[in-house]
Amino acid sequence: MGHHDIGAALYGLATRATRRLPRDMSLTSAATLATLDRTGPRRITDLAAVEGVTQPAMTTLVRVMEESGLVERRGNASDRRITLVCLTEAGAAYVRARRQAGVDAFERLIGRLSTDEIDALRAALPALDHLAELESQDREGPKQ
Amino acid sequence: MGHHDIGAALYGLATRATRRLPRDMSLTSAATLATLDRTGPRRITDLAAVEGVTQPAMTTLVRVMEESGLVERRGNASDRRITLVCLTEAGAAYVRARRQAGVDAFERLIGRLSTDEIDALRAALPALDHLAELESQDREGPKQ
DNA sequence: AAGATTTCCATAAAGCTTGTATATAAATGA
DNA sequence: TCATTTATATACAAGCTTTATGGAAATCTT
Repeated sequence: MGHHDIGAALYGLATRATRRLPRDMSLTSAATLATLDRTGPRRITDLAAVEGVTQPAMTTLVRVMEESGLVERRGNASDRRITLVCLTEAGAAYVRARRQAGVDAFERLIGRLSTDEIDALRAALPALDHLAELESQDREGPKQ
Repeated sequence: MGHHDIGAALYGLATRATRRLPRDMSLTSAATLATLDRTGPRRITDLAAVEGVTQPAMTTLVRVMEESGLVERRGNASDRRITLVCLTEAGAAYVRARRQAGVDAFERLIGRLSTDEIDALRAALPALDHLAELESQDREGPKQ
């Protein structure tokens, strides 16, 4: 308790940043590609749970991304019910490009801050990374 | 240039945070309500430009939010083409509740950081607020 | 001041995304 | 073997957004 001001600042920044993201793909699709990039091939049901959508929604989404050449499906010999979803090279390239665009946008804003402000942000870098890690854990941990 | 690490941390945090937002309303609707709360009544076309959607999309969205009692339409005596969209008390309450939930989620994560990390974040608070302000300016300035 | 142009909003039709309900195939357990 | 559970797919409906277009009001031009 008592970190309301910091929480408010981060929430405001995050919600505003969201509205600048490219609209060429749903946020769920982009997040799914990023998850595949970070953690490797996953099952459909797994991905649905991590991204917080239903399994049919993820099935449709994977089908569209497969048709776009961003992911591939692979069967599983030991359990033939399973479809493993794998990022293709094109998919990995898309993830990199989208991430780069988002990071660049932030960099441009940071460049307009004062030196002191930038120093303060840099000093807070471990905290920001730790927060991101905690976010991920909360979402990917409570599965399986 | 050269603030890539900070930009990457903020981008990662923002994209992850986005996936935790309530799904009871579209991100565009929620952002529109927040904009009305921050800046007061606005025209439809104005809102569409600020939120980065087309005017017909905003018209539909405003109609739905009006039916839900979150906003009101008001005519304009001096220019009868214009529809001013105003937040109702219920709309303002929704904005507050949604914001509170988002801030609380961040607060819980912050509570799991070390004392040093929290101190660093607090020292970076002016920078974070300034960044949020710059984001808003970029989106609301290039209109009119 | 009339007519043309522009501005502002609404409507219509279509596409994409997501959800609920359900079906099918494979694995597991009795 | 048969029942149950698990993993994915399909069908259908609902919501959001886009493009194209229409109508009303304001502004500009002469």
